[in-house]
Amino acid sequence: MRLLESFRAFEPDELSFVEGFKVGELSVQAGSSIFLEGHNSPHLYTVLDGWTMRYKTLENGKRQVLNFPLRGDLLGLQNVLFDTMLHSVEALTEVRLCVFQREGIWKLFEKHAGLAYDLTWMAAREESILAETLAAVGQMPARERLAFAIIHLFDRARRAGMTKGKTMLTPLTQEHLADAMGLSLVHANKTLQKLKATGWVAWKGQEITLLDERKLLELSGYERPSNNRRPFI
Amino acid sequence: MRLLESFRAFEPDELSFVEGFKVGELSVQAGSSIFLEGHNSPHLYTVLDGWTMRYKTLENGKRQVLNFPLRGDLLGLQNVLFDTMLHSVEALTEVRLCVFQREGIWKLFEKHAGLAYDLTWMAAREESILAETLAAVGQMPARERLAFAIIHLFDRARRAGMTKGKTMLTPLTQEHLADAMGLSLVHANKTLQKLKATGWVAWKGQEITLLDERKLLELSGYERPSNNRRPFI
DNA sequence: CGTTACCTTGAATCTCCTCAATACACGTGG
DNA sequence: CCACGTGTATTGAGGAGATTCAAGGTAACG
Repeated sequence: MRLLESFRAFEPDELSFVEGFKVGELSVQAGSSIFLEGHNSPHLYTVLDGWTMRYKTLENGKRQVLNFPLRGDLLGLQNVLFDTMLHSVEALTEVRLCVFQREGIWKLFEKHAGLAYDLTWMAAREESILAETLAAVGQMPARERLAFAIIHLFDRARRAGMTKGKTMLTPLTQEHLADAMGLSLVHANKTLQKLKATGWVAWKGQEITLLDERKLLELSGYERPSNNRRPFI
Repeated sequence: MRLLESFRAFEPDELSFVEGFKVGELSVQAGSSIFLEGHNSPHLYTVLDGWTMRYKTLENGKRQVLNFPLRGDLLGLQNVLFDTMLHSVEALTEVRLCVFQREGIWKLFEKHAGLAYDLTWMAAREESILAETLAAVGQMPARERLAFAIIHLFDRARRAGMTKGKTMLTPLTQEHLADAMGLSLVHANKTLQKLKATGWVAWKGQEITLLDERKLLELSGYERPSNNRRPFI
């Protein structure tokens, strides 16, 4: 229930600080916005539960999905650092958020180096994930891209404890996937069908099943990152 | 000559810390590697002078250029935070680097909240730049993508004081641009010619000139970010 | 039942890619 | 000084991959 809790145990003083930093909890309906590109908000959130989507809207009307933050992920750091969100965030399911006051960030840096380090670590991790996605979108054909997206998604969901064996439940539509991987909806659909035909992955309704994870990994060129937090000191 | 100097004036104690943190300077030849994907190094750098390129190599042999760090940019943060570089960095010209000891980062977080904040800010900025690039690569056609790349490049060079009026010198080849924007070399070439034919931009040899920056901006959908650092209270 | 959201399909088209060759500039060694 | 190699830019041709348009189909929901 606490900032970054998923990465390491807190020191007692950190724990009490985080509890003070925390303003409360917020429940957001599926489909509503959490942040809007170009705007700002007095808050910083972490996801406690549910599916969210970070995306940018372009002038030509298209949409690029950046990723799908899950439990433990930070939302709105740009808010704090830049005073403006450079992308939007939307709830894809009902989402529970842990709310922090953005002003608290100063004290966090001044008094809790360990937490500040965690924050930097998370920002850098986001960057590296985007880099990987960019490489996939820029350099891989549709089949590989979609395999990458599915594997990546599943991996993150697994870390968040949202999978059961080889299957997971998601609110994602093919359009979400297409917008995330820079494909048109139609082409994503046709390519997904071919992927399903290999028997390596099944996607029916809300349920995605990895029938042959190894093959998918191979296809996607995805190397599972060791996302375990490196302890401070 | 100092970490982040381009963003704000240092406090006296910060200045002395940074000078202690600094190990020395390093000159790297054009064409040589500064970091190699999958490896690590005891150092963290900032670019003092010259052109560099961050890139990932894929299994299919293709290369995705992430960006072209210039003076003031940080290299190797992943080194410190993840113990491994997830991308490579190469010198495109002779490059002068300011070298820091990665262990010093702990003390930085513990003793110099302002500098820690700067570090986080830089990591978050990298993330937002990648997000913008991803949106361009994922959702824009070739002409717009290249316009975006050129404008973006010019803008960063200008901030680094590497432009003269409407022109800049770069060591970049069309292949670099192509790999950065997810295009084949041939297609990038043909599209660049069309761009040049508009008269909005000229690129001859090492020299890029923005003849009509406004038109290019329009075409690329690029909004010049206010990259001025927000002071740490 | 009708509406809505999502998935699926087919057809026509175009963007973009690969292959393959050529051109050009530059530096090097003979 | 010239031949040659190397790296970069340019061209043309042909084809694969992706897009758009336009319809249906299906399941869920009120």
